[in-house]
Amino acid sequence: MLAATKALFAEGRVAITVDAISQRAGVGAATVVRTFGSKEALIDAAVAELLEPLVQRGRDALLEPDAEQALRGFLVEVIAFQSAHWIMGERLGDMELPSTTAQRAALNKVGLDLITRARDGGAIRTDIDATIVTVLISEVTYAIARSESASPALAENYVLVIMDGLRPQQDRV
Amino acid sequence: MLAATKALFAEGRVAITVDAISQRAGVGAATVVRTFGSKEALIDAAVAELLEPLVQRGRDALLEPDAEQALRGFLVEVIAFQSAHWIMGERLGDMELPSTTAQRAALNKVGLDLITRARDGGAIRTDIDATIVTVLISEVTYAIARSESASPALAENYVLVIMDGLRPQQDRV
Amino acid sequence: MLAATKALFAEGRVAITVDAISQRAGVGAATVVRTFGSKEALIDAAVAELLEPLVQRGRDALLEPDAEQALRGFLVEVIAFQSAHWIMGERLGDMELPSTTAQRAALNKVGLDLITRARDGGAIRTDIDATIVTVLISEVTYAIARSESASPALAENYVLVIMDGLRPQQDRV
Amino acid sequence: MLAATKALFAEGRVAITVDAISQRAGVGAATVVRTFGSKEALIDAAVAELLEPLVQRGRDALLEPDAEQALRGFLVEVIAFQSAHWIMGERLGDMELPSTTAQRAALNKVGLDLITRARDGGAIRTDIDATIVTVLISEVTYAIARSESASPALAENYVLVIMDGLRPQQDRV
DNA sequence: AATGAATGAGGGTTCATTCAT
DNA sequence: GATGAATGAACCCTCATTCAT
Repeated sequence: MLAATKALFAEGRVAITVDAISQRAGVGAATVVRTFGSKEALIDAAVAELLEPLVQRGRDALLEPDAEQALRGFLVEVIAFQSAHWIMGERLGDMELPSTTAQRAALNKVGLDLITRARDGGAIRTDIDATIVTVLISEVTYAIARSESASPALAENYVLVIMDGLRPQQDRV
Repeated sequence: MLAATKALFAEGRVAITVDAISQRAGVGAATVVRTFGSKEALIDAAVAELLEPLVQRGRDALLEPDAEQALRGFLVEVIAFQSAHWIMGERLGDMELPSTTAQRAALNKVGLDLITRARDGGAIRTDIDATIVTVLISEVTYAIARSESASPALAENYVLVIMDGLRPQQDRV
Repeated sequence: MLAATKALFAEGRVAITVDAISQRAGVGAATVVRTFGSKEALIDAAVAELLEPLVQRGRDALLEPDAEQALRGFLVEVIAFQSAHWIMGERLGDMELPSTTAQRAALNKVGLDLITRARDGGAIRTDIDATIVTVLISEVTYAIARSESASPALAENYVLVIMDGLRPQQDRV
Repeated sequence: MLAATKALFAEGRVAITVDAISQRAGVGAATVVRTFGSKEALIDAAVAELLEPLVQRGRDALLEPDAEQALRGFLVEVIAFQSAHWIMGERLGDMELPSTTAQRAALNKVGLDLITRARDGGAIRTDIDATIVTVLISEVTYAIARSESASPALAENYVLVIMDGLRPQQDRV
């Protein structure tokens, strides 16, 4: 049921209706609403669950010794996730999703921590606001998934550019 | 009518309904459908018109002498546009939009041309696929607009990072 | 449409659904909602329209010379109405009906005016609160309609008792 | 369970659902339906139980020496009951309630007996049909409970008027 | 015997589209 | 040619009832 919803998101299904979810889950439509109280609550729970391992991944990255490498790996992970779930960005516009919002905040926080740590370690330039990470970890890669030439390599190239751009400028000639 | 639709997108209105458009345009709802054949056709035309000046901006940039500066300016422009029209990314998911698709292709092409010219001029690294520009000029900045700390400075910082990341690596120590 | 709703009330139909109304009115169900904004608004308008002639009847009664006779005639009218529309009392419980509420207030007011005038003229006892009329003109006759022995005569007998009971006690031996 | 249903009626709860009843009774929702066969059967049993003491009260009144006083006391009791359970009148419309119907008949009968006895004793006028009592003891006081100026005094005033109206006309000047 | 979980039928509402005027 | 009015399809949601546990 939560799994069904997550699957629909992962498959990029555009019509995330209660009927679609219930049919996928093999249950009645009313069960979905009754179990979670409303469609919004179900979506909220499903998306929050989807984001959870990503947040965990970020926290694990904070424990890795190489701060720059940790940040890079995290960004690749985030982008891969976004590529696989870009439909989310299209269907969550006008919903109230407290759990998802909280999870997003957690994701932003761990991203900030990662970039801050990398900056403190001298791997990241200090002349730009660290909140740039908000952009980097959010729906940033929407286009990657939609692009006709979408590929994992593209995502990795993107991170490569980002990381090189984030390096301190005194590294340059 | 097209202007009304564009205005609704620019204002970030969530409910882009035929009624909302017709009311804004000061015409009957039926006129909208009859004139364009369907809501999709209207949206298609409006979005294509919205993208058109952006494509033109890219073509102008191709005529500027400094290739790197031209690319940078173009990216800033694109991001500013996306920030102002992020709602588009949320409401166009399941529609068939041929004109928009064509305009997007044109935007991608001019972006590719810009990055290729900058690369040929030695301002851009050659070790990554130029199609990365697809990512850079597309819905990349969705998060900038939605971010609580959204600001023009954030967008410019993003471009700064991108551009620095795009520089040839031999520039580095 | 309003007429259809009023007809359903008059017929004592228990299921006052949008579908029933629309079918009765010979229009689509969506038309009902669109025209009035919501089912509640339609019910509100219909009930208010139903009460309106009753209020007017009361105002006319205020102009009649014989105050006691005027009150008596009004009560009979009210009871006849209630008998014919008792279903209203069952289906309006949890709705917000501003127009209906206003109309009910007007009905109470004109009832109060009638009883006050009759009292000032000496036809009605002064030892009881005039607000008793609220009871007399409201859903008072619900039972008359439901009673197996329901008849117009029963209603008139009821008014007879009420009016005699309302007479000043000094009339008695 | 029956007590829970009665409590909900007494509290004027608008949503008399099976879930509400079962939760109040501390049992599963399925138990309610299985025990009574259907929601209707439960409501029927509960309402019949609610009416039972009222019928008993009427039978006791038949044993009181003063017929007029007995009728008056009974009417007050009935009205107090109706005031406390007016919600019943709104939620029982389309149900088949055999026990309740029987209990209502019993209530009508005892009411008729009371008024007949009072009439035979000369305390009540003979020029009107005794079935008027059906009106007097039924949902007559729905409005009392709903009226903004609802008060026990209002109910008592109502009975006062009724009883005075019921007196033989030869008592009058 | 009791129940949590499931559900089908039915409710009100929205909206892109059609059509008579 | 333009439109207000109408509508069917689809949506989310409620609730009395059923059934495997």
